[in-house]
Amino acid sequence: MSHLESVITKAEGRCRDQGSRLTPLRRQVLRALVEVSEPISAYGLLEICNAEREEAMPAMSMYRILDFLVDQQLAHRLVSSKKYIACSHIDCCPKHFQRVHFLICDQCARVKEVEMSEAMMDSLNHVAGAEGCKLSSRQLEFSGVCGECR
Amino acid sequence: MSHLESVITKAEGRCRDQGSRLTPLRRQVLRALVEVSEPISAYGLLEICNAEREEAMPAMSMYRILDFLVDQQLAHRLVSSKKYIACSHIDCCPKHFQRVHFLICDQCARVKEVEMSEAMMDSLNHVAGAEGCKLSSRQLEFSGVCGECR
DNA sequence: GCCATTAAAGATATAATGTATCATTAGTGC
DNA sequence: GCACTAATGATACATTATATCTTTAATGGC
Repeated sequence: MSHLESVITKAEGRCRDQGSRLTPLRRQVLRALVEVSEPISAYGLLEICNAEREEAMPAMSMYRILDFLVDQQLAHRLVSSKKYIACSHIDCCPKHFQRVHFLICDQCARVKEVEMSEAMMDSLNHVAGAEGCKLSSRQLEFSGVCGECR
Repeated sequence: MSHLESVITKAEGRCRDQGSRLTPLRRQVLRALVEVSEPISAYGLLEICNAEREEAMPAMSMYRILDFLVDQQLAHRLVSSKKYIACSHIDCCPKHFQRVHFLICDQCARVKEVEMSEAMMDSLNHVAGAEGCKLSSRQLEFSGVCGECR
């Protein structure tokens, strides 16, 4: 079973478990997103998907579907670049989804998901707490230069 | 000397030191940004500034000026909300500009600038380093709920 | 002061991203 | 099959941002 197949199957199961459905349209978008494998804009993905379709779907649908995928933790939205990327942990255990953060390469734009240690999150919470703030950020984006680009 | 006056004067000096100029237009924008004191969009600020002017300036100019102010570290661009805010350290020592991060309230949208400890930055660098990545992020945005909103 | 050079601002057009709203279609449970 | 809800289609538009070319203003050398 190819990686792609396995991801889609897992995603399907995960949706079912959450009482939602991975419809054909959503499946197409997720599949395309996984295949692209690098961050892509909503309109970029729309173009790819529409090239495969007889009837073009409107941008609105793409945004709705991306929202859905992000909700289901099948995809991430990178706020710094306004792009989307498939979650790299779809086909493994779901424990990863709690403290996922991103290293985004300034040069090649590729993204690596990293997990923050409990200790690190504690100290971030401490810094915020000192200002009276209760953190809710689930996702931080760090920019830098990746190993390959150096 | 009011806070506003003092900020503008300091900003003027800082620009001169860097070999750039705080022109009347730039000064107007900075002044408005400081007065607003909460995050505001480029177009929002444009509206405020244009209300004070005889000749409206185009959006392009606003974006150029905001870029300039961010460059000079007189303002910050909040990427998560696509808004701009005056730097809260314009009129104090410039050492603050290195490790400034933001706590953004989910509810009232107000922003607090916080400094990350050396130790914290070290461990962030360590996490990134383990992935081969050399961090360059100067600015992280954390969301949460601020003290007043709780 | 005058001129050449560079920096800033104006003007205009348009690209890219994202949302509101209402109509239609497809699935689900009874 | 029917009523109800979820998903999608269609359309319009709002918001954010940039490209490009022109004009104006400041600065330094003489």
